[in-house]
Amino acid sequence: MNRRAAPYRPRALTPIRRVAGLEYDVLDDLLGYSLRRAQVAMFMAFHEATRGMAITPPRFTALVMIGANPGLSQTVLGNVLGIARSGAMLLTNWFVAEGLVERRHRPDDARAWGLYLTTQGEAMVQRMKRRVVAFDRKRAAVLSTLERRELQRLLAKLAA
Amino acid sequence: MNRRAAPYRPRALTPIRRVAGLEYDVLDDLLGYSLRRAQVAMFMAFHEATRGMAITPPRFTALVMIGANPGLSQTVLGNVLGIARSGAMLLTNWFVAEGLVERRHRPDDARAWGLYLTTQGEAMVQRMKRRVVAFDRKRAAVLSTLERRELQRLLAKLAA
DNA sequence: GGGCTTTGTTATAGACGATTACAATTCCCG
DNA sequence: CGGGAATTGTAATCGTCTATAACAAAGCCC
Repeated sequence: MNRRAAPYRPRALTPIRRVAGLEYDVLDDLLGYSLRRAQVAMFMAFHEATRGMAITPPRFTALVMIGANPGLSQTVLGNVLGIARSGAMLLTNWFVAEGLVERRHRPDDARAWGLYLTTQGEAMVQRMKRRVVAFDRKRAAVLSTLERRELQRLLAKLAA
Repeated sequence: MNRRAAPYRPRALTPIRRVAGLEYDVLDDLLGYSLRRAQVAMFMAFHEATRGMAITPPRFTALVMIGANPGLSQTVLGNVLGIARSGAMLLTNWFVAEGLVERRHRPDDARAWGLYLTTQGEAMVQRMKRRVVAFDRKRAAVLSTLERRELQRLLAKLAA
């Protein structure tokens, strides 16, 4: 089959600093910009939580989704992540090379693979989930529980 | 000076579809994931607003910031965007090649450039701002005015 | 004046994603 | 039921964006 797995080191990122004394003009009024800033902040939390593991947000999402939906196909995985099939395949290749995921043939459709976590993958995902959730909560602690819930509600409404 | 400007076509993007019937596990509880989804939704609005112009969010931010802070240096621009100096320079090269921005020597520091919008750049930014704000508002219209303000507040708190 | 820092630049490399084309399989309709 | 259309995974290639490292010129500071 000769699949290549990408080499893979998640990229470091420069934080977005709010530079004092600068005029931000309409940017402060744009919901899109506010979202971007907040999202970067939460990404820093994610980055901390997964330090040492070679994990990025898409990889995390993929592993969680495979774990929660055993037998997922690569095409659906691509849809979930918002990437093309070819990208979902490269991602899967890496998981397989790392021993986290395995492809199994599906009885119902010989074209598609079913994706499943390995035992090792299962353990890894459990550990990751605990850490990511913990750091997410910790970062979100600047909000009260009520505020956090309200924020979640508004975000869901916006994304619908 | 022999500066190269990148060729430049902003990339198309596959939307993140919420796939019905799939289990999303902890993802639905993570503020980071909710933010990401909402941000992608707003990005679609941005994309629509800037259709036909070769504009991406970082480019938009850069032009607005240069417009609002004439004489900005490339280093500061990089900080604002959260990218390295070298990237700020490539970005600026493109602006200059497009005739939107010009570099002027600064009397106070012969190392740094001061960045300024050209007349054409000024017009372009005004047009862009109107469109982007309009589409941002339109997309945000699923929220009431009160909700929108509350969301902005919570996001700011989170990003601080 | 001399070391350290800052700014812009150049070169290079890597991560990530899109696009296109292809083969195998499945679906669908006439 | 048979053949064209659609779907799935794969491969190859390209483009965009970013970082990193090294350098020269200019400024800073003691």
